[in-house]
Amino acid sequence: MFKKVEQNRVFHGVVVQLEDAILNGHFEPGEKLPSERDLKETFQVGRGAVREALRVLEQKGLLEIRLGAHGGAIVLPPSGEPMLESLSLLVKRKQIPFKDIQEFRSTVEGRIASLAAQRRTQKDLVRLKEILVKCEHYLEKEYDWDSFLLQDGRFHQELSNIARNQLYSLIAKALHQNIHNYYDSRLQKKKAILKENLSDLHTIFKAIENGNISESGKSMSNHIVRFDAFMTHDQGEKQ
Amino acid sequence: MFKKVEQNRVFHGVVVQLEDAILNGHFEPGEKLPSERDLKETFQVGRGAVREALRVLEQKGLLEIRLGAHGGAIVLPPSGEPMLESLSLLVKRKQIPFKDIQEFRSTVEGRIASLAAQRRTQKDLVRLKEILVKCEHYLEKEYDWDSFLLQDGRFHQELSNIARNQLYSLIAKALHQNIHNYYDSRLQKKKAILKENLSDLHTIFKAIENGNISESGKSMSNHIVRFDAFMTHDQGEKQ
DNA sequence: AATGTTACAATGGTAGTACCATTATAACAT
DNA sequence: ATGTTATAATGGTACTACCATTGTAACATT
Repeated sequence: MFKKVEQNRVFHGVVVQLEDAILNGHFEPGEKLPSERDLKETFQVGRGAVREALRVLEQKGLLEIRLGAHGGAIVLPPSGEPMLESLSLLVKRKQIPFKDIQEFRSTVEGRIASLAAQRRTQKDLVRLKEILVKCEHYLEKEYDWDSFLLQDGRFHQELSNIARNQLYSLIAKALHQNIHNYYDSRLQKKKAILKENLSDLHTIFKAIENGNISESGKSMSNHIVRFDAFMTHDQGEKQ
Repeated sequence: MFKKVEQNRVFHGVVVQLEDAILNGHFEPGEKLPSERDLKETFQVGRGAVREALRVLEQKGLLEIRLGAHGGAIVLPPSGEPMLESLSLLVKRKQIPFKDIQEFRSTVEGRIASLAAQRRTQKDLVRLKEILVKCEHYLEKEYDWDSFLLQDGRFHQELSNIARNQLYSLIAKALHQNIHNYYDSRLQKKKAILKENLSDLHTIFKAIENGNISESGKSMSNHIVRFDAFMTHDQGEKQ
């Protein structure tokens, strides 16, 4: 019925005005806002208020503040970083069980694979294949766990690009980063795991190549579930 | 190879320490941090630095700052609000096309419906049915567009609870709120739309009641696609 | 000419002070 | 029992002064 009465906080007014200006394109990414001392004059407020406002906008991921002579508040291009950070924070506060993330991720990655099977071009397939070859390299020729996982990550990322949906890309990236925080501590670095992993990727690649939508989705989410299982079984069922 | 050199900013140190303290449970939700003047003494910094730190933590959704005699920085319980806000910001910056959100949402809601069909109890079904009855009421007995949509929203929310996955609930809520921003301006408030909507909900409910996993998922994502179509067709294809 | 050094100025970072605004509490008045 | 007022604690704001960082340009060195 009623709206919450806004507490008068000068810096908040500054935040809103600057945010609007950025959102309306008065400041493009890369551009610099006026100096704190100028803004203070413009808004007729204390410098502290300006600084608190800049701090908020910085935290929102709209600005980066640089020091020195030609420093100042520079508008950042849009990024998924803030979303990612707030998700991480929720996980850290144990608000979201690990298994919930796994379940969600397997669906999202599965759907990405399906969309990729639907929308891939020949060029896409070439790029994917290149990544697969590198995976093979780091498994067979020059065994390196971390390099393999790096390529594995690129495979997933490339897939989300092929799916042509930026929200999927963003969310997948956030989830992937979150999961990776657990890899080091919870995963035994056995070659057999990577071998199975690579075999999965091949299966997924073929399904995508053939444009088999349901098969690619299914094989991907199975892949995620199976790989995650290596973790949870290793160190127990906390959370 | 190298890590980014941290710029010395006193307030950042304060942020990290306070954040750690909260994350480690030294301050529970509802508890109050020491006053700005106390923190200033504790950390041996200026009051400005303390305030900037509190502003950041406030923006992160960890604190709420109250005015007055027994005011101060109060630790908030974990919430999805920050995630939701950063998603909204991305959309506002036109980084994410509207159709991407629709596509993503139909998948997520579909999956929620599937999980709900899998995990629903008798009590869950009763609560769902109650909401359906209210929807019917606001359509047939006391026609009210807004009240109907409110119940519709509750139906979806209840479904995400039944799915027993907090991440799904969170994401679905964020998406729903984002979509709703468009409803008012892009949707013709025709009774026929709600009628079709209610019919969909009945179909979904039955599938869930029967524990038909694939059918409930499919009918839900179809429902989302169809309902969203009313919007995009009304006012054009601008994202 | 190329390179290193220094001085300068613009800008953010920090501290401190003083005062205002808000609000819970308690004392007091009706 | 209710309303009013004084008080004190706390956040909000402004202002000042100074420090720290850094790009630029002038200068010095080789």
